[in-house]
Amino acid sequence: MAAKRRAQMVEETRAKLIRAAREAFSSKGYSASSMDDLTAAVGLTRGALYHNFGDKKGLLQAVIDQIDGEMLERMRIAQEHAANPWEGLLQESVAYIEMALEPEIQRIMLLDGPAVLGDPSQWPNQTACLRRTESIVRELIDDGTLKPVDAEAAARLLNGAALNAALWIAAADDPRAVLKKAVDAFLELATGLRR
Amino acid sequence: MAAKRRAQMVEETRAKLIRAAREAFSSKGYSASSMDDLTAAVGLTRGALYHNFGDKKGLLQAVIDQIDGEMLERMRIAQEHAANPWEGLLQESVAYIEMALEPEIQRIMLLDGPAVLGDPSQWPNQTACLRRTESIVRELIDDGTLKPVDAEAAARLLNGAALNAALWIAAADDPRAVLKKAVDAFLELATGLRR
DNA sequence: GGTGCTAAGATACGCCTCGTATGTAAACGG
DNA sequence: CCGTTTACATACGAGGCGTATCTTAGCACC
Repeated sequence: MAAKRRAQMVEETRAKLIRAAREAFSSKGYSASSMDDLTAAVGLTRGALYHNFGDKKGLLQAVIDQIDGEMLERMRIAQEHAANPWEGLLQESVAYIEMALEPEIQRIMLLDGPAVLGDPSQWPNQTACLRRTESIVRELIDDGTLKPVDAEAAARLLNGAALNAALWIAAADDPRAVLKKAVDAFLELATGLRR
Repeated sequence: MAAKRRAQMVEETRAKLIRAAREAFSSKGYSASSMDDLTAAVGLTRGALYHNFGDKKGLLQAVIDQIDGEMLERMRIAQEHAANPWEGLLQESVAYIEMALEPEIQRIMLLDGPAVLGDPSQWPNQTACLRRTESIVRELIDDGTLKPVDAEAAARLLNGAALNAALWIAAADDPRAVLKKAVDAFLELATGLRR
């Protein structure tokens, strides 16, 4: 029972630390999170942390990678449920807005992440999110649905608009009402790309 | 000569500290900037800082207020030089993109600011920037140029798209080429709001 | 099965930074 | 001219990060 495989033990401690970090980073923010407290919360010390992740930034990076994977998956699902590619693009953006409403994603992915690790477009997975959108845009340009704009530029702008909408909504008194306004305006705006 | 008025002396030290902070924050980032070094660089100590700004965040807030004022002014100028309100709206957004290319604005206003002080829409001046855009949008809706969308939502989305475009451009290998792509796509996207 | 080796994690240390509490000297008001 | 307030400096304590060292437990190989 106590005789677990080594690799498995390591994976467990890494998972424990990442879980604790998600909790601490999203509630207190990155810089206010003490690594001493964080590790102690799961029965470890900073030794384990520095051994596994190198430094505090390394832990944040690991957390971001994990959340990024989850976001990508949710966007994929949203797009798959749409009737056609154009709807898929819109649904994906709406999903993005909704995710950005969650405090954890907002704090870690949208606020602390970029500030600590630099521009988000450098992150491999964030790029993956974007590449999804971009490839759909390209597809829609090819089949004549969209104007022949630069696909990457269009994807960036759409994501940017969605992201800012999300930050706005999250800070609003009545998120529901604001969400509706934002989505409505977003759908209108997006038609600017249609041929 | 040395007999200056007190208020003037205070204004000078505040200006010195803000100038040093703009330099330090934009080059090293907020958290990596030591208040000891920063104050020593202009011949003061942390005493002056904590007396004038309360704490490190207070200094950042002062820096942000100053930069915000400059940004607002530049957007105002860009919009005034346009032939008509619709062009004014576009020019203002382009000016925003161009400003966001500057490392100082990017680092302080777009990365560290939101992370340290919270959502930008809480900042009084950032709201002022937005209010400008919003009032123009409202005007254009009233005169029938734009679709009857929610003015604030539209303003947010436009600013968000512009902001993300700027971050993209800044990280690009060939900023000039990318700037052109982004502006082109932005102008197309914005037409989605036209009636 | 025993043994040398490697790696995971704990413990201990020093450095830096922030915020505050206290001190001091100069400017203001009467 | 003098008490008071204000602006800033100095001194102090508390964390927090990163690293260097130490211990223990698993693994490979004989």
